[in-house]
Amino acid sequence: MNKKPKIIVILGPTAAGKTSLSIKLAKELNGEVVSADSRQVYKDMDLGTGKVTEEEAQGIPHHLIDVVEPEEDFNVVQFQELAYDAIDKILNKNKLPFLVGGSPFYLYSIIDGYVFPGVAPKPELREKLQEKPADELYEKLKKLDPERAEELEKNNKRRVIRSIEIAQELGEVPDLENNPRYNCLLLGIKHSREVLKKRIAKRLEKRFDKCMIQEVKDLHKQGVSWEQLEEFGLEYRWIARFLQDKVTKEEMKESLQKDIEQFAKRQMTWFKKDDRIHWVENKQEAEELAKNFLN
RNA sequence: GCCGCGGUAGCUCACUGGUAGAGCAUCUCUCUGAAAAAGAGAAAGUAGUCGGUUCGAUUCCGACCCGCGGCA
Repeated sequence: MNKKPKIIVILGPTAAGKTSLSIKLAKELNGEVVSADSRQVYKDMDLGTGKVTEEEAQGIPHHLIDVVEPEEDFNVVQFQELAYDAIDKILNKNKLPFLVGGSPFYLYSIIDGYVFPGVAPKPELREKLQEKPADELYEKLKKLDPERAEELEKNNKRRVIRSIEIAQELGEVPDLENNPRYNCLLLGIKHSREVLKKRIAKRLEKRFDKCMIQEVKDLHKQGVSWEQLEEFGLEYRWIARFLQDKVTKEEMKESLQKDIEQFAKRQMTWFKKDDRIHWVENKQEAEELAKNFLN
């Protein structure tokens, strides 16, 4: 018998319809939403990240949206702390937490309760190591922690650097450890490839109609560099390129559509191997599963 | 009509007289403090068509078809 507090997770690829389902269920089941989205945490990035509007939210409180400035760094661990906090507060009010989003790493940090090694990123170290060739970094890691090196691909500098960062402080990279805090019901929404592509296209069109380009212009005006916008990816990356005259409007739209499709596919590679997920077709199915789970 | 250039993987283009490669796209996968990130692997072509030369042609020659540019 699982005595952990129950929460409901709604996940799926981008443009699947998670927001609308979560609001319907939350209304039905006295819930509040905790967003698990690596971009919605940033203020002033609304259209491009598909944040809920006040109207859509219908009074359902949403957490983990607008928690940092776009210029600030943010990462899973910050997310995890804030999300644990938000979830616990909701539970304390005797309400039902809904963890809703499409950032798999963020989602699973809560679902599986990843225990991170407690070594904070060191930007200067990363910058320094970034300059070095992959071979050299890999050799360095091999000396520090051969076991970890074995698990990594030499060319994946980013991972190799993080492992060096950890191993330098702890002597080695600790084994993975999970400590899930909640009993999660996983509800997934998915569509055929064709349908999803159409949904992505339609949503993009809507976002452009709503002045998404202006949003990116404003971000840059308020001090977010082109490089940062590039890093944010997808709409921010492509609109930034367009605003710098690096691509035409047509190229921007085409590439963006394609990149979002690829993103959706990457999200699905996480989800499709997780057999805890109940794939639901509609609200009724979801509601039934949720009610059974809560009883 | 003439002259030139081109026609090779879905796209853009290499190479070579001994039956073909790259980048991007596609598909699959990895993922524990950058994750809308980072990395790995796989599949894919009767080389425009038809002839000729050759032991052997995608590569050389000819004709034709198609595209682009120039000249009339």
